[in-house]
Amino acid sequence: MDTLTALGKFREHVETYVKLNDVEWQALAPLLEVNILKKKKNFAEPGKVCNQIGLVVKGAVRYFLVKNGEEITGYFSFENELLSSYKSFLTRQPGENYIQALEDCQIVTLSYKAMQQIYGDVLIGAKMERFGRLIAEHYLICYEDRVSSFVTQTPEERYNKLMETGGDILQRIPQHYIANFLGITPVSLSRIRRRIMKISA
Amino acid sequence: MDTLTALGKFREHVETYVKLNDVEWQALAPLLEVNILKKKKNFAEPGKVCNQIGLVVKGAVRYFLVKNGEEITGYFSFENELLSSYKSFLTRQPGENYIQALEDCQIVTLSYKAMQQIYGDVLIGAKMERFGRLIAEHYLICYEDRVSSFVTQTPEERYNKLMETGGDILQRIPQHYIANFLGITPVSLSRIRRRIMKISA
DNA sequence: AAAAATTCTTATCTTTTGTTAACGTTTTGA
DNA sequence: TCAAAACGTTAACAAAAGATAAGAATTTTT
Repeated sequence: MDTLTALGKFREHVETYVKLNDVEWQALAPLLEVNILKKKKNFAEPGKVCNQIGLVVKGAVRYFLVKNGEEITGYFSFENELLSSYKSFLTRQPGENYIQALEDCQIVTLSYKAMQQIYGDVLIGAKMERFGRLIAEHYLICYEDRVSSFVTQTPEERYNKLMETGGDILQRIPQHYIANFLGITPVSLSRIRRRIMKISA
Repeated sequence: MDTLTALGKFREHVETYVKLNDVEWQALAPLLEVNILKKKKNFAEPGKVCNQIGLVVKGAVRYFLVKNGEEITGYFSFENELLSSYKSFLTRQPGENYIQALEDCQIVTLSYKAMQQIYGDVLIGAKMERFGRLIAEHYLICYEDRVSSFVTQTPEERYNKLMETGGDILQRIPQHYIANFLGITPVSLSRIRRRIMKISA
């Protein structure tokens, strides 16, 4: 995908939250970068401050951390979704997890420095401040739902829900990552799948 | 606590995120209300849109929903913490959970209407927009950590963590609510506690 | 093309959790 | 104050999940 199209995707994404006129977009666009992240390469690493927020324009990434020598996957981002070690990005403290490309990715990034600069911009600051609020609110709701699913649902119910609403996650992502995402082991997910197969058969 | 002191608590809370001068505070204060919420009374209910965000000035509340005829507790708010069915508040859709006073509470509230009005205010709008962003970011980080705890920790590890960092939660909140909060049954939590007792004895 | 690594399933065994019920204690409310 | 409700622990059993290992199928790498 060429740079201009990629930037356009970023504009589209911003505009799902706040409308921009062309002048405002001209103020924002120069601060963006379009990057390639090859499969297995890291966008963020534990111990390092995450200095970018990004929009996945093409590809998919996986969030994970290493515990007892094992990788535990907590999240994914796909096309037209933001990615960032957001806590690290916001707090300016070293992050705890990797963000790694599952496929070759194209990512439009905005640096923390540019983000702060733009919050203070007379022309577009207020709108970006609102954008910042709305994306935080958006992801807050996502996390709220996810916490609720852990408290109120069994692993099997969570998996069923993911089949209904997860889009192409189940096709694109290796199953043992999905298991982590659901808070269970890969072996356990395999058993759940078998239980479901038997019931529906 | 008298009204003025309660309002002062609200100002203090806002000022942990953005500083306000007296003029700005005079624009904000008239939009606030100080309410009493008696024990067992609901601040929010499923099926109703949550029209207020509130600051707990005194007391504590519990978030729960009813599933299969049973109450499942997902969260709490204590003194100097915000409370709201935030998803419902933001999306203007009916909420799914109760927010109920665990003790007699004093709560400073700000309505959705007032919040939108203040976002558009020339004098203080930009600052409140930033406040809205920062609290969303703050709670986003809280939820992110909580999701992470479900994915990477066992119930026993979550309980140990809560003992270390949970402040007076364990003293103030009935244990079966804590169990829900940790994503397990009350019986299971009782067993975990016994295991820990034996080990440390 | 062959070797290595990854992925998923299945089996076995152990541990943990869920479920239900009983019991004593404490708290609540009429 | 007295009965009812709520709370925490324990027990017994069933269900589910974790740990480990083996094996087949697929994908990746060399």
